[in-house]
This record gives sequence, structure tokens and C-alpha cells, in this order.
Amino acid sequence: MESSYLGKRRMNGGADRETPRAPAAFLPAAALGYECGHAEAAHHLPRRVAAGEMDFFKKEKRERKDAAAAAFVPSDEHGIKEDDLTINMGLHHVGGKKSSIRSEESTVDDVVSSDNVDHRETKAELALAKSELGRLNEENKQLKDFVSRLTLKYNAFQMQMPVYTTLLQQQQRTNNHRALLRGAPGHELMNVVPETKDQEGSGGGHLLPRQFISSIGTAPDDPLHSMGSYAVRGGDSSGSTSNAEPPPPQPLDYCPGNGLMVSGKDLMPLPAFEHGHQQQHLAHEMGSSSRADEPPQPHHLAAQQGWLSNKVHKFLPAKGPEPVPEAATMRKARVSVRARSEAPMINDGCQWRKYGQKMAKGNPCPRAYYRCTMAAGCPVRKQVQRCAEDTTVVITTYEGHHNHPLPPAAMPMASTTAAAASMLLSGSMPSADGGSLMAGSNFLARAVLPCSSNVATISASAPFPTVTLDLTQPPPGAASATAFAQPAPAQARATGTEPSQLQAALADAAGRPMPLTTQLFGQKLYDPSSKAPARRRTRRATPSARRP
DNA sequence: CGTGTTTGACCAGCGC
DNA sequence: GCGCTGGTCAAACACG
Ligand SMILES: [Zn+2]
Repeated sequence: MESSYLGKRRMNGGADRETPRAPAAFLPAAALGYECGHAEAAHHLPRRVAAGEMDFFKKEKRERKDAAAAAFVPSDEHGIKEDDLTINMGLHHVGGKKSSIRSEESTVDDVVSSDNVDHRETKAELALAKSELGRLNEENKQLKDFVSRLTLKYNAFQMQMPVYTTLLQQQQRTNNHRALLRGAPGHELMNVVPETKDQEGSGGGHLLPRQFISSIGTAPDDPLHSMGSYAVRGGDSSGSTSNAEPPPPQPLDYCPGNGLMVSGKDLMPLPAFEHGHQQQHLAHEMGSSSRADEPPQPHHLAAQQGWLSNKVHKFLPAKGPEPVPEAATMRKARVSVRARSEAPMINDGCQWRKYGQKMAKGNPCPRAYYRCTMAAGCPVRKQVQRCAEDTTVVITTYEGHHNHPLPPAAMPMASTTAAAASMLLSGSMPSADGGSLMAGSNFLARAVLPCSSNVATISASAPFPTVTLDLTQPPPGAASATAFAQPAPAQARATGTEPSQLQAALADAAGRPMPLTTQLFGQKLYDPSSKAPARRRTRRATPSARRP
């Protein structure tokens, strides 16, 4: 029911709706590899980018394309374009291989005069090159898609790594009751943390994930997966070394400093971290006449997994008969982002439709509920609420996993939140031991983000496992700090939010090189005055007579 | 007129 | 069972 109106609304060009205008500092996600494998994503580019940015964007893309083409075939002297490739691929498929070209050639031969031999040969070569190029291009696309997936997974690992690192350190601490572990087993991890800094600085480095993975691999039944209920809180030192005493409930946005809070009543296995991995279910959702939230799957599945609370079903998108625990877990995990913004909502590149607003308890500011409208039945929702203590802070809580290709502008946030959710749900959260370790001194926070005060906070109170990325604190790093300390830079515009600050913060939080995330808030933040003019939505088909 | 937002009603979970 | 709360629905409304 609900999915129906959502779907219709979206299918007819929802892409041009609510798209923010002319992001001043918008960086081409395509150039950063986010568009890989998402044909649809490219469609959003022209609309999303203002004329001023178009050149940059196109140039970047062209460079990429050229580079890719040059890597395989030195063919640009023929002036081959992608359109040509498409056509040629068609010929290739119809005619077959070289022989077909040959025969085609001979056919032409009958007509063309003999002094066109050179031209014919050139043509033949061209055809060959084109077909080859087409094939390689296809191959290249697959490779790009593969690389893009790898990137996402890599990011997920990066998100998790600091937690693992800290946890292992804590393990060592717990075992020895000592602080320093030079030479102790797993000592290499001690070196990992400093390297994180280097990695951030240089924007490279694959050493960390490898160490991280290998370290994890050596501990098959590490406590990382044995987390039941746990609670870790930074900032205030509790010193408790067990999870026997869960902390008092905290507001979702509670962040007593740059600490890290971990909590979860139930944890779920690591969901696959791929965008569009739920595509297979999209058809079900689109075709389903029931509301998208209604879970056809019974609770027994949750019980089978032993983690899902009986509340989860509410958030499960409508699916086919096949149970999709993975989607369920992603839907349940929450990632909230705290960012300073005078705008009512940060622009994350996605399209949202507000479907509700409530006065939350303990907060004078209302909480707004949005759902993703980029695709029919997309289960992703988000809540936007201002922090009670500091109304300049906007807390955006994301939930769910997009079941559709994302525009480049939305990729950073999506991948970041997905990575965070993945980390949260993967069982990589520290158990009770981890909690004791970090209690009191922002230990994990510093481990995670040695050069930044932006931290990943894992809420202890939420009924759902929630990671909070706090982007509100000025990073001590020079560049970031500068960006933060100064009043809104040019690209911040009327919203008064510093995109560069957010970029830096998110980059730190995500633990990835800056360029990947600069685009996230490079867009102008949500500005109510620039609401998308083109909004198309068909009326709901079945008006219910609930109200008089 | 078609669209997104508003806002009160509805629903489920939870604690008592 | 009752009240509270969070989350969602959908008619009514506002807007371009
Ligand atoms: Zn979506």
C-alpha cells in the first residue's frame, strides 16, 4: 500500500526531485570510482551538477574513460567513441567474429572500386579494433564494478579495523594487566594505530587492512564474535571490566566527549557490504501490494538467528518468500551522523520524503522521519533531529540499505553508513572486555582516529545497534581545524555549515583517504530555500477511509 | 492540478 | 489492562 505510492512517485522521474542545486564544492564521485557499475548513477550527474561544475565533471570522466581505453587499446586515433562501441558490439554479436567482418568486407568489395583497398583495410582494422575495444570495454566495466565492490568492502574493513585493533590491544591488556605490549603477541597491531595516521596523511596504504585481516584470521573464535550485550562508554570513566552492569540508557545522540560507546541488545552477522546487493528483492518489493515495511518473514527466522529482536520485523522491507536476513540486519543497524548545520537537514545526495514527525521525549526539537524515494521500496529511512543540548547540531540517523544504484553524490554517505553498520553488525564490536578497556579515557576514540576528534560512537541505549559519527568537534589537524575554525567558507553558503569540516570529519571517521569523502558534504547542504522544484508524485491509488 | 509536507490517528513494544 | 513511547500511515493541506 505504502510502497505503491512510493513507487509510483519515484518511477516517474523522481531523480530530478529534491536534488540539491549547484553544490559549490561538489566533487565528481565518478572520478573517484563511485560510479562504477551503476549505470543509473550516471544519469543523475547532469542534473545534479550545475553548469559551472559540469566542465569539471565531464573532464574528470573523460580523463577516466580515456585512461581506461588507453590501458587496453591505443585506439583513440580512430576517434572511437562509446557510441561507436555500442554499435560495433551489436555488429559483433550479430555477425560473429573475424569471418563475419571478412564476408562483410567482401560484400563491400563488390561495390567499392579497387582503389579503395587501403580504405577497406583500414575499415577492417577499424572494425576489428572496435569489436576488440567493445569486448575490452565490457571487460573493463566488469572490472570496474569489481573494483568498486572491493573498495566498499575495503572501506568496511577500515571502519572495523580500529575497533579490532583496540579490542586486541585490550585483550592483551586484560591478559597481562599491563599497558604496553612491545614484543607481545599481536604487537604488530600496536604499530597499526600510528600507521593509520600515515595512511590518512598520504592517502594510501593497504597495509593496515592486511594486518587487520591476518590478525583477525589468527583468532577464529575471538571475543569479537562473542558479543552479547555489552556497553562501552567513553568520556566518563567507569572502570568496570565486565558487561554485567549495563550503563543507563543514553539518548541516541549522547556523546560525552570524544569517546566511543558501544551497545547492542542484539547483534547480527556481517551483512554483505555491497551496494545494490538487494536488487534481487527489488522486483518483489515493487510488485508487492503490501506495505514495504511489512515483513512477510515470520519471527522464527529471527529466532533462528538468535539476535533479532521481535521488533525487527517492523523494519523489514517487503520481500519475496525467501527470507533475507542480510537485509534485515542492515535495516536494523543504525548509523547516526552528528553534524553542525543550521540547515534543517544535511544533504547526503539521496532523495527523501518526509513521512512523519514526532516530538521525541527529552528533546524540545521534533524528530522528522524520512524515507528514501530514489527507488520503489527502498527500505532506507532516516531520522533527523536537532540535538537537545546544542541545537546547531543535526543528528541524522540512517537505517537500512539502499536497494538501488546511488548517484555519486550519495555514495560516500551510503558507503560510510553502510560500513559503519557493517562494522556494528559484524560482531566486531568489543565485548565486555573492550568496554573495560576504553572506559575512561577515550582510548578507542584515539585509537580509531588518532588525529581527529571526530569519533564513532556506538550508542548504548538505542534499541538498535547504533553507530554515531560525531562530526561536530573541530579536528586538531591543521587543515581540518582551519576549515572548522573559520566561518563558513565560500562553499558553505547560506546553510552555515562547513562542508570541508564535515568532509574532513567524515574522512577521518570513515578512515579513508580524504578524496573519497570530500564529495559527501561538498554539496551544499540541504537548503530549504532551494527545494527541488520538480517533484513528481502520483496520487496514492487507494485512499483509505481512516479519517472522517 | 500534482506534488511534498503537515499532523493527528493508528499501531506495536515495553514497563508497570 | 493501561499508559507511555517510538514509529508509521494517510487525509488534509500548502505550494508552485
Ligand atoms: Zn534508497
